[in-house]
Amino acid sequence: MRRDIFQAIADPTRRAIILLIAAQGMTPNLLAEHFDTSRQAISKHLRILSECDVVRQEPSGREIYYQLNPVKMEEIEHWLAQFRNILDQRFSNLDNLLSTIQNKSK
Amino acid sequence: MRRDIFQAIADPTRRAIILLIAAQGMTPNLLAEHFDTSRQAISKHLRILSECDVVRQEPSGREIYYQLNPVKMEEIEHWLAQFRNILDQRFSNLDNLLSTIQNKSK
DNA sequence: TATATACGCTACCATTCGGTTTCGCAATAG
DNA sequence: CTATTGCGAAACCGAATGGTAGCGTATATA
Repeated sequence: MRRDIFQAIADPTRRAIILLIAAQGMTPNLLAEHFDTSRQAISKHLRILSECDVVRQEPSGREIYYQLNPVKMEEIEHWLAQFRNILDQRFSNLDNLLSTIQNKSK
Repeated sequence: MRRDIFQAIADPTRRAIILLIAAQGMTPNLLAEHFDTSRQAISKHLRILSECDVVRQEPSGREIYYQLNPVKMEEIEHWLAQFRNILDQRFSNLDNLLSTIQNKSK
């Protein structure tokens, strides 16, 4: 079973859950009110988010508040940074090539 | 069929393909050499990436070079910015709360 | 012209996904 | 104590996923 943040944010419902929980910790029932799907479906998404450690449980009586773990989101930023580095490097190589051509034409 | 960038980057092979193509446009056969999977599997990933407009085809004789469309990647950045905004807002509200408490204690 | 290569497309397969329904358990309310 | 509420877990279903194998076509090469 693949289970990383990229798989966690692949589903639009889970992305919405992340944004909602980022604003404030919420219970599954509270979350389900924001979507036109069942509480169980939301619970399943929360389980996936928990397995990815994107979200943490905080029991309070018979309710469970789900809180965001912002650290996990950095893995996305990390991959994007990798991506941007490659692009930057490519462009700087292009610059080198261009200046080489300029030098030759002199 | 769901088809957006978040679904495109959900698969680790596709993430690797994106990074490889970001560095340099490549043909399916060339790409397949970097993985221990078949050319057909890579072609399928490329089709998904094409449908998401993350990647563009550039025919050259009987070869097809796949080039990256960097613009599409900004959608990820956009969602992350949304996420960061919510977190920032939450913290500034906390600041407001704290200063309110301070004022009351005065 | 005959052959080899690069590729997309379709058919097929096992697995996973997102969802619903049902159930059982613990905590609260009456 | 009994009824209700909040929740996770399991069984099940249709659809999508990632992969393979084989076919057809266009380009390049002998």
